This record gives sequence, structure tokens and C-alpha cells, in this order.
Amino acid sequence: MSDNDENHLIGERRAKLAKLRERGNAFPNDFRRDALAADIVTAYGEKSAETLEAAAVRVKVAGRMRAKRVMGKASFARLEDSSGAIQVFLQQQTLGEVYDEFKGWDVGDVIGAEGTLFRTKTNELSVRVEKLHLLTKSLRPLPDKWHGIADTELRYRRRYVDLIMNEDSRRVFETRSAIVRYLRAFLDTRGFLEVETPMLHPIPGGAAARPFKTHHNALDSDMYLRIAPELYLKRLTVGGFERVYEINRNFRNEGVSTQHNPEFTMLELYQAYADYTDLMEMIETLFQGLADSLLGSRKLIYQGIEIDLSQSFARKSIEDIILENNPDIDPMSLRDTLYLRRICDQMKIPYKAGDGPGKLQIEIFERTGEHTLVQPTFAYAYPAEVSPLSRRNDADPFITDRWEFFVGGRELANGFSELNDAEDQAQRFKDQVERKDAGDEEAMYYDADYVRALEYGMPPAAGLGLGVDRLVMLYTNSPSIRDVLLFPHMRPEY
RNA sequence: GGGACGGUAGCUCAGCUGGUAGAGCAAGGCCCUUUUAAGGCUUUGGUCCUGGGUUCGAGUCCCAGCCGUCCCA
Repeated sequence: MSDNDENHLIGERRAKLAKLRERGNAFPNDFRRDALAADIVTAYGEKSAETLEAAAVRVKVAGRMRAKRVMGKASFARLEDSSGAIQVFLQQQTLGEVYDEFKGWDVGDVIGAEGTLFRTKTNELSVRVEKLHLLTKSLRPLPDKWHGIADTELRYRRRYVDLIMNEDSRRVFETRSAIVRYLRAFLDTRGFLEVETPMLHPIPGGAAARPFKTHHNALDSDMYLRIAPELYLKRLTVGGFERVYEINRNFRNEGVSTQHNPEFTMLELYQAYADYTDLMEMIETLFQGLADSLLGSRKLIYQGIEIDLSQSFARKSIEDIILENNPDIDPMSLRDTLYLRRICDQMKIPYKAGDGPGKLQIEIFERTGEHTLVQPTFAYAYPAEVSPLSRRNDADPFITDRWEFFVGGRELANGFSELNDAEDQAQRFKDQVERKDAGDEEAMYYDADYVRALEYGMPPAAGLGLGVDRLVMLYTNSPSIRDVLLFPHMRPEY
């Protein structure tokens, strides 16, 4: 992390640039290419040397010089553009003075070349260059051509260098884009309307998380970066948009890890006249369709573990998962606060005085159950205590009609039948405010306008949130969320 | 928040029980008209993360801090 200061390599390149400036425009923008490297290879990669010679195909290519091999009066260089790379062949006898200048150009410079296609002695499709232009002088040397960029910190802080050096990295972000396009197409064909709701919230809501706080000067009021769009999207279902979704950033003022970035991308959707089981089916269809589309297979490898998306996804209740992984726990005492506290004490799980049986269950589940959910699994029947926006189960008011979806031991999505009983919602908000007053920083605020919206009548509905970054991690086999974020959060460098 | 590991040339990395700072690539110079990690000869390049301490002497040992990676909570 130290070459922000000048070094002799940069100094030499600056001197070269100074000479270019003396001779005229050092940053020309009048070269126009007429072919991409990959298109040339596709069109002519199979043609024989004789065919190419006879056809005398002229091309203009441009790109970053990634390799430079000078052999006296002839040279090869590899030009890389957004599509791929192609080799160019340069000769002193055809290029003259420009050839001598080229010998001083550096790997990393952006170059334009015009010439005809041919095959080298080793049969590589190449451009025999007749005109050559230096388009952009690169002042900073690229990392080692063989080892590339090994320092993960540098890869994240200088993503532009990572993208130059690392084709795998480029591919991850292309796949990310393909996944987001797939999500939109998937929902658009099902009659969902994409909307944009506020990022600046007067009251942070829709999730249990600590918000970033900011201030609106003109209004002289505190604002929060949103932790979830949920309450706004559900207001829209009140307004008559019966199927809505939003793909956008959420902000949570919490720790940074391989699974967490302070800002992350979430798909949230709401569908009227549907319940949480409908959304399980939707997730199943979506994940299988993504696998078909991206991988051509419903089995994928994530970090060495095979994930099988081809079968119907497992569905297990929270209480069953707890019992399955903790055979010593008494099933009859699973909702007994004092009993659960003793269990937590044994497991050294911290809890707060106000935590009821539902919260304690979830703590035990997160400690002992989550990591076992490797194959795609819906953990459902979340306690109402930890689900202040979910619809209570008709038969068992302790739980809600809510699931979280796990793959690889990691939560990817959260969905539930929506609580549309305004009076129940008001009471749940009050309970949250009590928890907040008791010191729970993640408890929710009372959102009076949201309750008012429900009082107008929200149709029965279900909704889900899907973590897009984690989804991309799964389908690109990326171990860290930073690998799927172009510019992940880092401590400031300066 | 706790633990493990790491930070040495532009890049990738060596550097043993403390004793003059090393290699490959990149870069500068010379040679070379079919290379593909091109090759040959040659030269340059260092706040060993920072600050203390121990010592005749610290890249190396000790303490504190900064930055990062991974694991755990």
C-alpha cells in the first residue's frame, strides 16, 4: 500500500508523457476502432493462413497493451479490449519512426492499431499493423504479469487494477449484472411493477438493525438511511399496486465481515392475495431458473460443497430444527423463558433481560441450527416476538407465517405473510418501543403513518426480501461479499 | 469485541539461533524481423508498516499502535 508516492517507474513514465505533450496532443480521441478482439477471433479464428492472406481483411483495433515483446526490428504486443485480446505484429520496415517510438511505450498503455489479419508461424491469428497510435499513456505500472494482484486489500481498494488483471473478477461482475437482469425479467413477466421508494427515512423501519443517521439542513430534521424499504412498499399495496418490487441499496450501521457490508443490495417484493407458501414456491422457481440460466445445471459447487437445487427445497420449523440439533432440549419446555435461559447459559449465549421465549429460541437456532442448513431449506414458523411485521399463524399465535431461506448455512431470503391488521400492528410497534426503551438498539420505532395506511385496509399479501449480494456469492462461488461488490467498504486509506 | 496470521524494491516473494538488504518480473542501457511468462548481456531501484524498548549491534527479540486477511462472538 505504498506507491501513492512517486517512484522511479512512475517518474520514467511521466518523462515519456512530457515528451508526448511537447509533440502535440498527448491524449488523442480521434481513433475509431471497427472491430472487437473477440469478434475477430470468432469470425476468422478458423480461417487458414492462405485464406486470410487472400482476403486481406483490414481491421482497426484498440485496447490496453498487456504484453510487449520486442525482437529488434519486429515486435509482438497483446491488445486487450472489453471482449478479449488479440495479438498485433509490428515491423520497423512498415512502421518506421512510429516503430522506434513504440519500443519506448509501456505495458498498460492504451493503443490503437490498424492493419490486416494474418497467421504467425505458430498459427496465432494476429494483426499485421500498418498504422499505430498511442492513445493513452499509462503512468503507473501494472502488477506482476505472472502472479497478478495477490494482495486482497489492493484488489478491493483499487478495483480498477483488479479488473485489468483478473478475468475472473470481471466475470463475477458480469454475472452479477446477469443475475439482476434475470430477477427483473422474472418479476416483470409475473406482473410485478418495479418502483423506487425513499432512501432517506424520517423513521428507520422494516428491519431490526441499527441505522446510519444524517440530518436534513433545510428541514432541520434528523433522517436515516433506510435499513429496508418494506414499510414503503407495503404502503403501495394499500394504494392498489398489488405486485411491487424494488432492487436497491439498504444501509445498516453494523459490523463488516465476509458476509456483511454496510450497504448492500436487496430485492424486496410484495404480492397481494398470496401467502408465505406461495413465496416459497416462487423462491424455488427463481433459484432453479437462475441455475438453469447461468450454469445450465441445478447442481452447483459453493466453496467445495455441492448444492443441489434440483429437488423440492426442504421446509422445517424453527422448533424442529432446534430439537434436531439439540437432542437434550425438552420439547415440552421449548416456550418456557426460564428453561430457555438455562439452555442459553449452558451454551454461553448472551441474552437480555427483556428477551422472551421467541427471542431465546432464535438465539439458540442461530447458534446451533443455521449452519446445518447447507442444502436449500426454508426455516419457517418464526416466533411472533421477533417478527413484528409478520402475520400471526391462525392456529398458533406464538408463531408467524414467516420463513427464512438458507443455502450453504447462510440466510439468503426472508419472507412472510404480511400483518395487515392495523390494531395488531400498532400493538407490535408498542412492544418494539418498549424493547427499545429497555436498551435494544435493534428494536423498531413506532411508525404512525404506516399504521394509518394499514387502517385504510391493506389486502392480504405476502412479501420477501432477497439479499442480492449473497445470491451473487452463491452463483459465482465467491467466499466473501467483497468479491461481489465493486467497491466494498474499507477503512479510509487517506 | 476475542483469537490466529500477515505488512521487506513498482509487483510476487525469500531473508535460519540478532551480525553490511536478496531473487524473479517490471524499469533504464546494449543486441536481436515470428514472439507468446520471448531470449542474451548489463544497470538502477529499500522509511524492512509506525513509534518506543532490549542490545555493542534489530528486518529478525519485547511492548504499544496502524492497516489488512481469516476464524470465533
